[in-house]
Amino acid sequence: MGAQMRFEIQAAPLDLDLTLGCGQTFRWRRTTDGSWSGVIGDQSVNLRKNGNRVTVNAHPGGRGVREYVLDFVRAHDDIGKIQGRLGEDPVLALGMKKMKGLRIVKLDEWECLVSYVLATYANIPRIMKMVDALAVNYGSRIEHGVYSFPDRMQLSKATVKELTGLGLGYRADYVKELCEIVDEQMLRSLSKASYERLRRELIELPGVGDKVADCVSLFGFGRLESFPIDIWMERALARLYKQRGSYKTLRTFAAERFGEYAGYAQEYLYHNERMHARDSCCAFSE
DNA sequence: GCCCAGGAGTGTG
DNA sequence: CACACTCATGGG
Repeated sequence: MGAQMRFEIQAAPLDLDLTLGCGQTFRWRRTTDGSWSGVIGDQSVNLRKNGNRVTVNAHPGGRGVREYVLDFVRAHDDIGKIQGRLGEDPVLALGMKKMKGLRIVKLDEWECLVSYVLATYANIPRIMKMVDALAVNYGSRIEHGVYSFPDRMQLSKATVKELTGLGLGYRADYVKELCEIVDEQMLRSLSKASYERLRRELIELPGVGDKVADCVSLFGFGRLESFPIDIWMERALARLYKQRGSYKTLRTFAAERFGEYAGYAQEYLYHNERMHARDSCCAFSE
C-alpha cells in the first residue's frame, strides 16, 4: 500500500474537534471512529487523540513530517501565556473555559489565500466542496481518493469555464487572476513583511478585501494579531461587547482590546457565537 | 421555495 | 468616510 509513517506528538491542549471542525481549514474530515483525516502539504494525514497525546499517521511520510504536523497545529505556541493574557478579559475568560483545546492552525500561504477567496459569500460545507474540487481536479494524487491542494502551476492549467463548472461561480475569475499575479517571490516577500504591510498588499489582490486579508494573515501567514470579522464576529461583538460599526471601527476595537493575540480571541469568539446560535453547520456535530 | 453564507467590487452621496 | 447595489450558487 506504499509508505506509511506513524508517530506521536504532544501538543496539549489540543482538541481536534474544535480545531479542525469549525471553519479554519476546509480540508479535514472527521471519520466515523472519531479521528481526523486531511492533507498537510503533500502528506495525507490522520490525527487521533490518544490521551494527552495525538497519534499521527502520515502517508507517504518522510523526513521532516513531524515538524510539518507540529507547525500545522502551532504546537510551539505558548497557549498558557496566550490564554492567560486573553483571560484578563472577563467575557473571554468565560467562553475560553470550554475551548482550551482550540488552536489556530498554520496553513500553506497559497492554499489559504485561494481557499479564503473561495470562502466569500459561501457557507462552510460549500467552501469545503469547492476546495475539494480543486484538489481532485488539479492537485497531485497522494493515495486513493486523497489529493494535494494544487500549486500555482497546477491550478494555472484550469480555465475559467472549468472553474465555473466546479461550482465556483463568480470566484472563478478571482482564482484565475491569482494564478497569474501571485508567485513564489511575492509569497516570500510577504512572509517577511510587517502585519500592516502584509495586510495592505493582500488587499490589492483580486477577491481579497478586509476580511479575507485578515484570514490569510492569520491562518496562512501566522500573524496572531490579525482579527478577521465576518457576519458571526459582527454578531459576537455586538452581543458581548456592544460594539457595532464599520470593519475599521471593529478592527480598531479588537486591536486595542486583545492586542498581539487578537487572532486567538477571534477564534474563541467565533466558535462561541456559532455554538450559541445553533450547533448545526459544524462538521463535528455528526 | 426561502433564506443565508468566514464578502468583494463598483458606483454614489 | 458611509451606504447601496450587484455578483452566482449551493446548503440548511
